[in-house]
Amino acid sequence: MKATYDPSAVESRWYDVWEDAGAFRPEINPDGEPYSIVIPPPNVTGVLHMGHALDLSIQDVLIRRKRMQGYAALWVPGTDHAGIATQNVVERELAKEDISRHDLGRERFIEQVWEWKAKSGNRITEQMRTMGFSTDWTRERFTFDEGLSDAVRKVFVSLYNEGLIYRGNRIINWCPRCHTAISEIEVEHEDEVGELTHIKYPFVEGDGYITVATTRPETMLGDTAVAVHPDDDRYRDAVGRMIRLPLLDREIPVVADEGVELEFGTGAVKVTPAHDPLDFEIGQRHGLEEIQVIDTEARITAQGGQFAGQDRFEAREAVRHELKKRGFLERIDDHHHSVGHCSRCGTVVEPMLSLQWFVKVQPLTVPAIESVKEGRTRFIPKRWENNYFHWMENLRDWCISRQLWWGHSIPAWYCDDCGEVIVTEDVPTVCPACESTSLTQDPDVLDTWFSSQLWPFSTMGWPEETDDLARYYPTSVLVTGFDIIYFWVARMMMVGLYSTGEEPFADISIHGLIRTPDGRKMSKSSGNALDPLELVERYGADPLRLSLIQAAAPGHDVPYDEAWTDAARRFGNKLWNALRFAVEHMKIVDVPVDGGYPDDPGPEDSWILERLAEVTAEFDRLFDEYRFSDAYGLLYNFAWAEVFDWYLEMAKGSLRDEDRAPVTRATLGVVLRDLLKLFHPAIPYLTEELWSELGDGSLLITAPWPTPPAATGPEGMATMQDLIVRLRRFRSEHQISPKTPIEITVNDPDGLAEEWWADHLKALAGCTVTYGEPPTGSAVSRVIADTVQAFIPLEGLVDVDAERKRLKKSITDGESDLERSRAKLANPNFRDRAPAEVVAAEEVKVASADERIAKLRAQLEELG
RNA sequence: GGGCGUUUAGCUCAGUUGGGAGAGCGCUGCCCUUACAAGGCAGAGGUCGGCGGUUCGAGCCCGUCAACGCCCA
Repeated sequence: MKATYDPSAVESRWYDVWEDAGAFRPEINPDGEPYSIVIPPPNVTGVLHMGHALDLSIQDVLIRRKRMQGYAALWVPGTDHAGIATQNVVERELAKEDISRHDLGRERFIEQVWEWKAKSGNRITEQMRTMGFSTDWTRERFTFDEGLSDAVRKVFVSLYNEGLIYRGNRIINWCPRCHTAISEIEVEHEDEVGELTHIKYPFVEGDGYITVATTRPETMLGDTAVAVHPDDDRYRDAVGRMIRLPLLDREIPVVADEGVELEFGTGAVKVTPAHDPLDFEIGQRHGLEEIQVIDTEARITAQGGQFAGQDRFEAREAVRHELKKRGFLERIDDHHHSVGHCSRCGTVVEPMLSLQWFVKVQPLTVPAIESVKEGRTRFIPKRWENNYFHWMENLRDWCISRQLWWGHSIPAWYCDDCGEVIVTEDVPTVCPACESTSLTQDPDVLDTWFSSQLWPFSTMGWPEETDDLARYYPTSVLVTGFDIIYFWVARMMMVGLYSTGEEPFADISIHGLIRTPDGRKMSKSSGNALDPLELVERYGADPLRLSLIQAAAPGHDVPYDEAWTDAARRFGNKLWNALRFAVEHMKIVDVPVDGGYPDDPGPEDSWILERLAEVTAEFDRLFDEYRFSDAYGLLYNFAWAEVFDWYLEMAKGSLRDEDRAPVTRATLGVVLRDLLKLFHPAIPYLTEELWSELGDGSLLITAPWPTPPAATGPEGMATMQDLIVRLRRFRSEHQISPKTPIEITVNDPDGLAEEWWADHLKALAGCTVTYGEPPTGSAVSRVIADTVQAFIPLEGLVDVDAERKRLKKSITDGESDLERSRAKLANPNFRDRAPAEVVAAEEVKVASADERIAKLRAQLEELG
C-alpha cells in the first residue's frame, strides 16, 4: 500500500466493478424486503450542483446501508425533460446560427431537441457516476419517454373526465420572454421600489374627479370601471356616476365592490379586468368589459390608441407623460411593492386574461392532507408538515398548459366543424358529435411538473401492472430540499393518491440548501456557486460526500466551507494509514466477512469491542431517524479518538507479545472491518479499496452490515486512560521530554490498577511502574486518577517551584468543584426532590473531591 | 400583514427524554515516537442573544423583547 491516501487513484477503480457485479440492482438481494427511492429527477439540461451533491449523497447513504442490511434496495435514476429550460437551451444554440425555432417549424425543432438530448443530455448522469452514486441504471427513466407519456395521458384524461381538469378564460401569469403562461409558483416575487402614480379620473357630468393610484399606469388603457368599497362614505355619492377615462375618453362607471380595500391609497381603484386577478373578479361581478391592452409580446395592443405598438415599460412612461401634459397627473410617490418575475428567465410577468387548461386542485388536497395528518406519510423534520398544510389549504387552481413546443402534448382535440372538445388517450379520428374527421389537436403542451408529479409510480411502469410497481411502490422515502415541497412533493402526494390510491412514499426527509460560508444562497447568477466536480478533482468524491453528510443537520441550511472537505480528506488519510498499519505490519489476514469476534479478548480488546457494539447501536439508531450528520459525527469521533488514538496504540504493545498477538490481531481485524462497513455508505470508494486489502476478495458494497455482539470491557480502563492523560499533562507542564523515562509508584487501594496497566503506562505515558506504597526519603509528587495515585520522584525531573504552582492550581480547581457540590447538597429541597441517584452521585463527588484535595495538600506540605 | 426558522468557543455549526457544554477549522506549547507531519501529545478560549417565569436544578420547558434569515400574501 502507498503511504498516503490518493482519492483520484482510488476512485477511478471501483464504479465499473460495482456496476458489472450487478450491485446497483435490487436483484442482488433476491430474498430481501424491498426498499426503494426515486431520485428527484434533475433537469436534463442540468449540470450537477452542490444541492444535487448533497441530496444524492444522502440517498446513496440510505440505499447502500439498506443494501448491506440485505434489503432489495432500489434507487431509480432519471432526468426531467424540463420544458421551458430545455427549449430555452436549444433555442439559444440555434440562435448562434441565427436560426429561430419558427424557422425550423415545430416538428423539426422537436427533432433538434431530441438530438441535443442524445448528444449532451447525459452530462449529469456521468457526473453522478463520478460521485459514486449507486443508482440502478438499468431502470433509468426520462419524464418524456414513452411509458411516462402514457401515464401523463391517462392521468390527464381521468382528471378531465372527473371534472378535475377544465379549460377556461382566467387571469394567468404570462412570461413575455418565454412566450408562455406559467403557474403561480413559477412566479418569484421580489420587493422593489416602484412609483405609485396618482391619476385624476374626471366625472362625465359636472365638475370634480376621483383620484386613483396605480403602479402600472399603462394598464389604465384597459380600464372599464372605477371601484370603491360600498361602506366608504367618501365616495357614497360617486357610485353609479360615469367617469371619462383620460387619454381615451371612454366612459366607464363607478361601481361599489366589497373587494376594494378601504385603507389603501385613496380608497378608489381603477379596474382593469383583463390584466389583474382582483380586477377580473370585480369585472365578473359587475359585468364589465374585458379589454386586452397588452399583447403576448408585452406590447400595447390596438386598443391602446396612440400608444399601440409600444413596449409596456415604454408605454408606462409615455402614458405618464401624456397624463401630465393634459393635467390628469396628480402626483407620483415612491412605493415599495412586490413584483413578479418569471422563475425561469427573470422577466417581469404580465397578468393577462387567457384561455388555458387548469387543474381543480382543492378536491385532490383533501386526501393528501389527511395522509400526513394521520401519519401515513411523515415529514422529517416534522415542522415542515405545517408548511405543507398551509400551502395545501390555500391552493388555487393550477394552470397546466404551456405555449411551448417541448413537452407532453395535451390530449385534447377540437372539431373544426362543430367545435366539440374531445379529450382522449388515443388519437381520435372522428368527432363524436358531428362525425367530422377534421380534428385539430390543442397546440399547447403540459407544465413539466404535470409529468414530474407522476415520477414515483410512472418510473415503476404505471399504468401497467408491472412487477416493479407491485414490489417497489409505494417508495420508502423521498429525499429532497424544502424548496420544492410545493412544486413537486405536494403534487406527488395529491396525484399519487388520486392515481394509485396509495401515498407515494412513507417518509419525506427534508434537507436544507447549500449556502456559501457567509450564509448566502449559492447561485450561478451571483457567481458564488462551487462546482462539485471541481471539488472532487481537488479533494476526492468520498471527502466531498462525507463532508456534506456531516455538515447537513436535518432540515437546516448548510453553509459550506471547503475546510470541511479538506478535513474529511485528512480523515481518509488517517483511515488509510490505520488499515496500512494493520495490513502491512501486523499481518492481518483472513478477517472473515462477518462475525469472527474473539472469544477470549484481552482487557483493551474487550474495551474496544464494547465501544464498537455501543457505537454501532447508537449509529443505527441515529441513522434510522435520518440524523446522518449525527450518526457520522459519532462514528468519525469513535474511529479517530478511540480506535486510532487509543486502541491502535495499545495494540502495538500486545502485538509484540506472541502470546497476546493472535487475539489482538483478531480484534483489530474485526474492529477495522466493521469500521469500513459502517463508513462505506458515506465513503464507498475508499472503504472498498481498503476492504480489498483485507484479503477475502469479496466486495464491500454487498457485505453484510455489522452487528457486533455486546461485550464488557475492564472496569479500570477509564481510570487508566485518565491517569495516562494526567501523566502526559504532568510532562507537558514540566517540559519533560517524551524521551525521558519516569519511574512511578502506583498506589491502588481499590484494586483498579491491574497488571495490564503497566505495559500501557509504559507505551503511552513513558512511565515504568512499581506497585505499592510511595518511596520515602526523597521528594515526590503525585498524580491522582479516581482512587489511584501515581507517585513521581521529583529529583532531576522538575523544578520544585513549578510543581508547587501546579499543585496549587489543582487544589483550587478541586475546591471550586467541591464548593458547587456542597452547596447543592446543602439545599434541603435538592435532597428531597431530586432523584436518589442524582443525590448519591453528588455525595460521591464530594467525597472523592475531598480526598483528592487532602492528598494534594499533603503533597504541597511535603514539598515545604 | 401572516407563518416558520436562527441567535452556543475567534469562524462555521452539533447538542430530542431538563442533572456540571461538544466537533471541524483557527490559535498556543512540546514532539519528525518505524500506520499517518494530511500526524501525535498537551493546552487556551463560552454570563449557551436580553429580560422574566416554571423547577431542587434550564442551552434544553413557558412568556416577552431584540437582531438576522426564509417562505407566503
